[in-house]
Amino acid sequence: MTKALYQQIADSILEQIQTGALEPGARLPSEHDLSEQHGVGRNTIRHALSELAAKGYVESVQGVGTFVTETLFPKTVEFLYGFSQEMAQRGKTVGSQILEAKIITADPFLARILRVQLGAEVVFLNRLRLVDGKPAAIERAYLPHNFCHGILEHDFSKESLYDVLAARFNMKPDHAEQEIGAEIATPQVAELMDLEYPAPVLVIRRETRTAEGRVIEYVESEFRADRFRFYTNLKATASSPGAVFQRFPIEGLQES
Amino acid sequence: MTKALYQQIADSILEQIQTGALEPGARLPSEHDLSEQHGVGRNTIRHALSELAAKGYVESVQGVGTFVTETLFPKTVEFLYGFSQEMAQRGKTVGSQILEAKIITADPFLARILRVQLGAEVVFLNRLRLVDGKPAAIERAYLPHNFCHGILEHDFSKESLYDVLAARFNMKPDHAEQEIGAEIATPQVAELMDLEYPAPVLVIRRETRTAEGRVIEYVESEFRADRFRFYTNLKATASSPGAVFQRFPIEGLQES
DNA sequence: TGTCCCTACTTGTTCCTACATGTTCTACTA
DNA sequence: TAGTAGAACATGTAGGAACAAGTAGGGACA
Repeated sequence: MTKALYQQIADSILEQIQTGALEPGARLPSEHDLSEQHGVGRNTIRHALSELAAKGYVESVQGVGTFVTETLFPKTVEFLYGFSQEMAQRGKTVGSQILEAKIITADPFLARILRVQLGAEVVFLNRLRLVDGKPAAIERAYLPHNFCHGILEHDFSKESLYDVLAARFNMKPDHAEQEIGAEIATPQVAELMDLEYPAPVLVIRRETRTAEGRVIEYVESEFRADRFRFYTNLKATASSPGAVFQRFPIEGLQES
Repeated sequence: MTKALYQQIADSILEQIQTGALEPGARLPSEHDLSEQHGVGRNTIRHALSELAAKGYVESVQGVGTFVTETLFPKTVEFLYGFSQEMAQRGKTVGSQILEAKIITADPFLARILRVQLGAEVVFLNRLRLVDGKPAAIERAYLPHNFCHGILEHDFSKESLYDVLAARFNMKPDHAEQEIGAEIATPQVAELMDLEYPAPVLVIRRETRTAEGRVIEYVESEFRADRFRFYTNLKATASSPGAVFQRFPIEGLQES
């Protein structure tokens, strides 16, 4: 399966940019010239260039030409860890209290997120996370059951979910998409976390995948906003994972 | 000055989406049908649809059709940009209302953050940010005055701070460190943003630097949590500290 | 009943042409 | 010499055509 022509051309130009053969600010050959060089139509070149432009690698100016973007920066490098590892790294003691741990069936929302059939088995793990012995977060994890049969034999009040997934099922998280919002804790959540109304919580929804793109888990968490903040580095990259503000993208699972 | 045809068509479809005439998940007419309906070529329709797809409003599936996006994590273009650019990219109209714009002197906290002498001049810009005409966030920006003399001559209710910094002072943001927390809006903030107590806000503190490591600005923002969420991708591929949960690393500036 | 295949339909890719619009530089003109 | 008209060239927009590739559904067949 070969890539589309315009993709190959975009890749080839991108490579020239990344190797420095084309320096920032440099002007690309005209679309006409590129089409002759590659022996393809101008449309195909434009398709390739518009891909690169969408990713921020190049900029086109009508009547002038197409240029390598000046402010192009190296890729963001960001670790993806589970809660346990993140806290351990920070020298905290982590504990968990299991609220629920069972097999449920996929409703339409879970089916879509986890890429499983409607009604398929889903592992549901609901935990109160403790840091230094005090309530820190509530974490509801949903995993497709098909790749992790028997996972509930483990005691996740002691073991780390990510450790078990890696060691026993060879599922290693590679990347994730995550959404962070703020809400007022519901009475149930507030009570579990020993908070008094009204208390703000950080609501985090995360979809974790393997390198192959397989969905490992979908997690919804509420963190005590008085104890936790989310910290991140941003790069002014054009193409790499970064962070943006998103308006109203939420639907699906709600607080029970 | 009339817009391009494909733009008009994209706008018309976008309007249908935003008014709810086309619900999330709904399938659009086929490109062929759309081209007949609008009396234009299929290329023009595809141009319009690809614009909408780039902004995340629709998704096309080969052999099936084009659908209004309903995913939890819409595909987005990810840049470290200013508020204006981020929103513009998403096809939103951005406005600002200047609350304060003046020169102040650096207190110990600002001096440390901005790497300036105690008592040095600092530009203070306090804005209510509007998206689609409605209050969205409050943003307090602090900039060392030494590299941007005369910056307050600009009207930042109309101009973008990042645009002015880049165009007039040649200061281009390269990377930033950012902290995201959740709080209950203070009465002052709630009133400005048209919120009723108790309302959650996302509190964001960002320190932006140039490629040389020079601090361009320190910004504190409160975003309406009912309108905004923070979205980010995480990678497990590299070795540098990335997005982690941080426990209470905050000090310094407080809500006035 | 279950499988396979064919067909109709949809989007994806690639080619073509034509004209519009914006920029730059040159050469002519006043 | 200064100013301008215009050539040359760049991207932007619009339309047409053809074939590739993927999907869904119906129908034939085992």
